[in-house]
Amino acid sequence: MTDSQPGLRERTRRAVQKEITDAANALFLERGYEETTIGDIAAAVGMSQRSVFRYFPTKEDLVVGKFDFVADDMLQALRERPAGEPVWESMRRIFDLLVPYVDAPGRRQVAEPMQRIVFSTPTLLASYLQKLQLLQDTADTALRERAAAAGVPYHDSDPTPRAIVGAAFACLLAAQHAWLAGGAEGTFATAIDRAMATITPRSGNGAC
Amino acid sequence: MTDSQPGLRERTRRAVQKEITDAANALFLERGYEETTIGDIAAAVGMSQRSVFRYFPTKEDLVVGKFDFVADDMLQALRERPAGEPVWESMRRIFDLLVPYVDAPGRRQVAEPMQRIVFSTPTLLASYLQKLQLLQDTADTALRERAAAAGVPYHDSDPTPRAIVGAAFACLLAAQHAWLAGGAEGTFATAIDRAMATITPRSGNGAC
DNA sequence: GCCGAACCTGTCAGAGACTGTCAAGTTAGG
DNA sequence: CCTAACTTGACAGTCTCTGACAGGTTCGGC
Repeated sequence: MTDSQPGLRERTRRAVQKEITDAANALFLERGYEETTIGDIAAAVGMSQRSVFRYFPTKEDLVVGKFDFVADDMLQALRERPAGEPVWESMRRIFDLLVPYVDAPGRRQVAEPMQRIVFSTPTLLASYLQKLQLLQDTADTALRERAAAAGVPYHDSDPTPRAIVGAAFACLLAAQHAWLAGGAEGTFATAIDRAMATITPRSGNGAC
Repeated sequence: MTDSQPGLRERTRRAVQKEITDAANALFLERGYEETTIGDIAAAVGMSQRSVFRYFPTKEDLVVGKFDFVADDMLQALRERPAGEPVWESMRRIFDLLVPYVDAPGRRQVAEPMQRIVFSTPTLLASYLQKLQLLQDTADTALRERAAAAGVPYHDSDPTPRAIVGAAFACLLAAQHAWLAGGAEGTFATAIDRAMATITPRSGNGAC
């Protein structure tokens, strides 16, 4: 029953979602996240409080919700990477899917202040970290499956895949911080390169 | 006006705090975190809802609140590490302060199920990750100060210290996961050793 | 074009986590 | 003993989030 061609229902739904997030982000930028209530956002788009929650499960998802789509893409890309590729290289490649959402010519003026809001609002940061952690969980199992398919499975109590994945995401966060601290100069992709160059995984097809 | 010797007021406050957390944790283990309301906890210790919030800022802090004290100790320990020590070694050492809270002979039967609750409850996991992130922020600045004092300061846009600190904490989380997945067999300290052995930092007084 | 089914929406009602306020009780210290 | 500081319970209120219901709209088949 899932439409490969979006369909009108789904299309209007996306349109309304975008309308809500646009209004919400404008208010968040104007007066802050905590200071903006769902009622304010609902009034801004001319609908009831209840309907906003029909489009977004939580208030936090108004900001970090779109990340879920990218996460799915990243996970799929990870599974399609060649089995023999070093894990660190695979991680670097799937991070490239994140770049256009942050560093595109048009989005840059919007994405940067929104990133600052996420990092400076405890609730949003917690929500963002939680989503990253969920993605790490699935990446961990994906790497375990890859290793098992290659004939060298990890033991359940082997921390290796999760440690490497976690370190890669730590580098991603460090890249975001450094990029923002440097005034968003240079490419976000090179910021990731710099951060990931500071770490070397030891096992797991490591290249040392 | 802060008492170096605890003082009676502060002592009773700690006692009441412990009474609340004990009752709360018992209820959380019995019927789950989300299914337990603050009113239930207040009733269990015979006080009003309002008073519970006078002792703990949020419901989450009933579980992950004690981590704040350990975090302070870890940060102080990091500052007291010798300036020339490799960063990875320093991080490994301050993680030792965490061990007695998890792996002590008496606490083990309580700490393990509580850890499982944290990792399986989205709200608690998010709160825990947020606290870890806060600790990483301060560890990052501590390392930057250490490097500056040694005459080789990092540039603000250099992701190195945050990447290394983040990777170390990723290993800590991987160690927790692996330890729990393996049924909490063996020492938690060796679980940390195993996880941190999979990663090597490249710069920052790295030992490769 | 018509009709039943699925969908969307607003309104109401309610739970639960917090927060501010105030009056009453308890304690600390001179 | 007495005043000031601290603590508590009770009440009311905000805000996020959820369930239920009724009315209107759209979709797919005929």
